[in-house]
Amino acid sequence: MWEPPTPPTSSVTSSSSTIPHRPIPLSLSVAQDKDWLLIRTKMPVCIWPESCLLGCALHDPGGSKFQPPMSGLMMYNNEPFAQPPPAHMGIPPVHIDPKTGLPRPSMYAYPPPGQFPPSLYSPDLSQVQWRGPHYPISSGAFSGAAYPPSLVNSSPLSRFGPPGLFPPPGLHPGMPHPGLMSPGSKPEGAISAHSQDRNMLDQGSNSNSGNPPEDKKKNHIKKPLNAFMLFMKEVRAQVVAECTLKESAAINQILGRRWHALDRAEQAKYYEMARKEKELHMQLYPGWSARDNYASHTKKKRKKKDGTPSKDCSNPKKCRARYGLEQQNQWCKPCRRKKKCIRYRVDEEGNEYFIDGDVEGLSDSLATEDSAHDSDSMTGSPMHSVTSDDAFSTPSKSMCHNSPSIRTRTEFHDDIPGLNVDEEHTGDLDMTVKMEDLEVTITSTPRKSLPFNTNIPVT
DNA sequence: GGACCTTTGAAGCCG
DNA sequence: CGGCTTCAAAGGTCC
Repeated sequence: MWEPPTPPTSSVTSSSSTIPHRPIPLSLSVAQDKDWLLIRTKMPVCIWPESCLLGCALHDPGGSKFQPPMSGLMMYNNEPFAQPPPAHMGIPPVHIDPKTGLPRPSMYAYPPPGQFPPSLYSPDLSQVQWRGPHYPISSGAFSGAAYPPSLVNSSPLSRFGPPGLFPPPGLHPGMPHPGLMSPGSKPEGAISAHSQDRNMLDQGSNSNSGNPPEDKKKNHIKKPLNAFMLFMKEVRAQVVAECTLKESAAINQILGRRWHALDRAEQAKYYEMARKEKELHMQLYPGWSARDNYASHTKKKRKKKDGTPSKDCSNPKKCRARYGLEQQNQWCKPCRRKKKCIRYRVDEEGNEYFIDGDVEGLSDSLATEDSAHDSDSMTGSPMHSVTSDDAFSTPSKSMCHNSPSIRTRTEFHDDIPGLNVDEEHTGDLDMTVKMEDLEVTITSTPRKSLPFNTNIPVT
């Protein structure tokens, strides 16, 4: 049976209640790498999650895998989960009972309702109107007047989300579903999407017809959206509206956390939607395989791959190969980003060698960046991170309210005005970081005994 | 203009 | 079979 990981001990305390309501870059990721302590902020934290419009992901005790109150696992009610969650998310996928067509109960428990403010998890969800019956859920991807009624149900909850949110502007019934169109193609009026898509498929199987590259582009049949993608489509607009962010990468981080915070039943809806999507997709395109799309984007992906290696680093994932996924904290930053490994080298004679550990000039940024990351805490590695989570495996460039993203000790010093870090303390296991209106005290026990305390008195 | 970033989930690929 | 990779959406950012 799947067992939730035990989070490291940590605590965040606020000693004041008079601070103006504003998200502050308080989310600290503390990790211990080699012989020194790592600290970094990844995301601004709202200390008033209950009233914050961004209550979203910015505070996120529910979203974080490392919040002590969660007893190691986000729980949203007392009902047990029946299925283990996807390894990466800690929330089980909702498995649909093939007999009943309904989601099976889960064996994992959510916290009792009210344990955390609703806004903490997903303030918007209460506002998201699931109008009309939820089941059967339409596969909005293929809904529309042009589709055979047998293939399209009339539920208002479509791939485009609830009425009012979807379909998106410019899309009307009868239009081909954008998700099924090639990236470059645009809807061409009320053409039968079904027949058009069928043509696309047929043409796709006949690569000799017409201009091959253009046909390939036109014939591209996209994958059916999974549950999370459907969720994103629906909630994205709301998150964007609530948050000043516009960068999708950051938005998606929030969405990822909201997905985690989503009620089990709510997630079930999306899993069901995704299942319907897939079923309908299979009906519409019996011969289609995800493999087809692999080929259509080969050029793009190859370019990615080819661009990575160079003479002195033919393998872009040397750290991956050397350390494996279990020790991603050991990877250099480029490897973590699937880019050129900077530790793996080939000398002039062609001899391969690997710089294990810090590279001159890179030690701070690399080691710190790497070690502050996620999976270790989940996998039992010595590394610990207070906010360690997959959602922040790499810092986003733009976070809400312009919070600094502290990536390295050096950057930590440089990026935050008023921040004072005793350099010598960074080599110790205790440190105090002082900001203009914030004092962060971080304590840690030695590496091999890892209860971790993070006290953040806000002054 | 295209790749990247970022998220989760599904599916293909590969050893 | 497990681990890894790719792709799906989105739009700002970067080169």
